[in-house]
Amino acid sequence: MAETQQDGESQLENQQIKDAGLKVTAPRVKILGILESCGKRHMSAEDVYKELLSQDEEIGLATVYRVLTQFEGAGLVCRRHFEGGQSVFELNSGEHHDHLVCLKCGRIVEFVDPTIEKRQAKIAAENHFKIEDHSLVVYGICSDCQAKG
Amino acid sequence: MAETQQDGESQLENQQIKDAGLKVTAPRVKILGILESCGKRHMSAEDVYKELLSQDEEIGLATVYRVLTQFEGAGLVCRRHFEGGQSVFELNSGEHHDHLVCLKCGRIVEFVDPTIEKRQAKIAAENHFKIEDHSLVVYGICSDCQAKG
DNA sequence: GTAAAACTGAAAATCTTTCGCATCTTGATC
DNA sequence: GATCAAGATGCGAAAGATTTTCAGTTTTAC
Repeated sequence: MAETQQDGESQLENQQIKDAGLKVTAPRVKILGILESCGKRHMSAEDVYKELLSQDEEIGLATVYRVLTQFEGAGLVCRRHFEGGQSVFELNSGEHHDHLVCLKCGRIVEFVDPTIEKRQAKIAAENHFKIEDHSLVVYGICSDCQAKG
Repeated sequence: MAETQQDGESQLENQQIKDAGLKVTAPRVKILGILESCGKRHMSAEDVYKELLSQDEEIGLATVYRVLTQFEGAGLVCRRHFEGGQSVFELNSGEHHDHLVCLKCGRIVEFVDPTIEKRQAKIAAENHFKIEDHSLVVYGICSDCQAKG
């Protein structure tokens, strides 16, 4: 029973979850839906959990972590460890990108820079490393926060 | 009493600690000594604590964290958050550098790349961010681990 | 429909790091 | 040297983030 509302959007999510090799369950559909429609591109597990609560969903925080971790393993989302305790998750847009993070307001700007990518590849090669991944985060103060003093 | 052995090296450490504006205490001298002579450039608080234990020093883990945090504040060491739970600390060599980390054996190679630094500055400027700091970590498999399969 | 495999919620457990507090040291001063 | 206030330390407890355990539930393939 409890047939989760099967509107158009959910259908898409269902497919993404299936393609990831996971069973289609209410928590997964709901969490993926939140990541896709919530506006914030970077959410902590706690953020997702709170959003679920505000939608009166009875999904535990442990499940949120489990689902996000599975999504990560399936390549649906990326986990980032910025400064400050918790990790944040973002939908995997397919192409890798780096981040500019405001230390005051937490604002996050994404960017891609081919020159940097190339240099990284070069450096890895020089050291005989096979690159698997990389993380570049530039911390600073955004214009708004600079203005506010 | 308990005059900590005042050999040549300790004298240097004492001065560094004094210069940092901290009182010269046994735990601080000992911890700084370990960081300087331990061979590993990147140590977690736990690593330092274990090394202390193996030297029969009665220094608590809380103190290790406190001292490392103070050293960080004083600019003597840098704290890094790589993948995997704990932070690692390294002596501040003065010039900023980035890291290449082997996902299998944990080996760490440091590097500096002016081109990347410049691009970062440019990107920050384009987005009207005032850079405070940055963290670039390239994860991969080192040659040894590639060889081992 | 049925059953096996996978999933879930809630609580408990882990892990890393910090805090509270009573006690002890350091460093400046007599 | 002896004295003393400020600052440190050790220990256990606490905190915060994330994971595991476990018993009950749901999904999916047949």
